[in-house]
Amino acid sequence: MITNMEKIKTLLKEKGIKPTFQRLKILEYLSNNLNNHPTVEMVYEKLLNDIPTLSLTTVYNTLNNFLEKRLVFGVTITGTEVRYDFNTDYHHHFLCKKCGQIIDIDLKCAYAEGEKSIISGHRIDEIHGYFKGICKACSKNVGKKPKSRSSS
Amino acid sequence: MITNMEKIKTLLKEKGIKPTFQRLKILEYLSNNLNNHPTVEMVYEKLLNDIPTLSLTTVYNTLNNFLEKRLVFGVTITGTEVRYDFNTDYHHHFLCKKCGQIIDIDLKCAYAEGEKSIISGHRIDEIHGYFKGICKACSKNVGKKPKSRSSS
DNA sequence: TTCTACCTTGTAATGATTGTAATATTAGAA
DNA sequence: TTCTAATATTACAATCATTACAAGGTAGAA
Ligand SMILES: [Mn+2]
Ligand SMILES: [Mn+2]
Ligand SMILES: [Zn+2]
Ligand SMILES: [Zn+2]
Repeated sequence: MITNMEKIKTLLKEKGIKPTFQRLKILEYLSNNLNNHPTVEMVYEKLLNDIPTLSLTTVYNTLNNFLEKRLVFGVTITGTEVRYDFNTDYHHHFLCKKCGQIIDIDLKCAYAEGEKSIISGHRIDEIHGYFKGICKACSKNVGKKPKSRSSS
Repeated sequence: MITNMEKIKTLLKEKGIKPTFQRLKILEYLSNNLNNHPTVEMVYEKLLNDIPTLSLTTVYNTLNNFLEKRLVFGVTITGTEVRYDFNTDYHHHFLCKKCGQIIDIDLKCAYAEGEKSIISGHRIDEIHGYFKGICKACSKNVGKKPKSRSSS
């Protein structure tokens, strides 16, 4: 992914953010993990391999910087920590209460698609649609215990 | 609100929760603060007047109990703490980034109204619609700063 | 090179929430 | 009523994500 790195660098410059090594690697990681919706800790742990001197504070500072510049989107569906999303197009999220997976959801709805920028007189800057329940895969496995004498 | 207290007691019994004094007062407080969306701390501080021995742990335990029994709804729009909502009908929330107020939002949309219990094969148990921006009142006051012409 | 602005880092502090163990209250049996 | 087991409340410690702070590092302008 060498060409990709150039795109990442351009993205940072466009937002007026100095493309330091740490910032490049963090944004690259997010761009390669679109459906993980990683936590700060996940970003930190993974990048420690490439950057052994990396500080957790830097990851926090950098991600907050990205959030302010709207380079990434913060997903707070779990309620306990921020998950980061490189995909800033309007889309929503589903959290499986069983396996913890966060899945992208695309809805056909004027509000969901962010077409309304004013609601009841309030100026809307961000829309978060959070759905919680049991995912498709976990639903199928109801009652299926590890061993099991499965299917016909 | 003496008659109201009987309704509160009935609500608890219906959910199989023993109507202890603490629980009654906590649920009563929430029912009287439908548009505050109070924090644990707010509930605790306010009730300390009536119950000087009240423990913060009890407030946490009780509210978690109410959440499990779906007697109240947890709103995590701020990302830093849970706000409690006695109103469990499907409705959504707006957070003003300037004044911090949380305002109820009613949308006309199949998803927003919770009519779809399955989306993309996932079973939906909870829907949270969070809108963030600048509220009507704060929008009007743009530029109307007391004295100074401060920066950001 | 030297200066200056900005980055990165390590560590301490904060704040919301949970865990734990002791004490108190309650409902039901005797 | 009295006793007893189950449940509730309390005080306090621990956890975890996040922020604050202070010190050292880096790159480019002059
Ligand atoms: Mn996403
Ligand atoms: Mn509400
Ligand atoms: Zn699942
Ligand atoms: Zn406002």
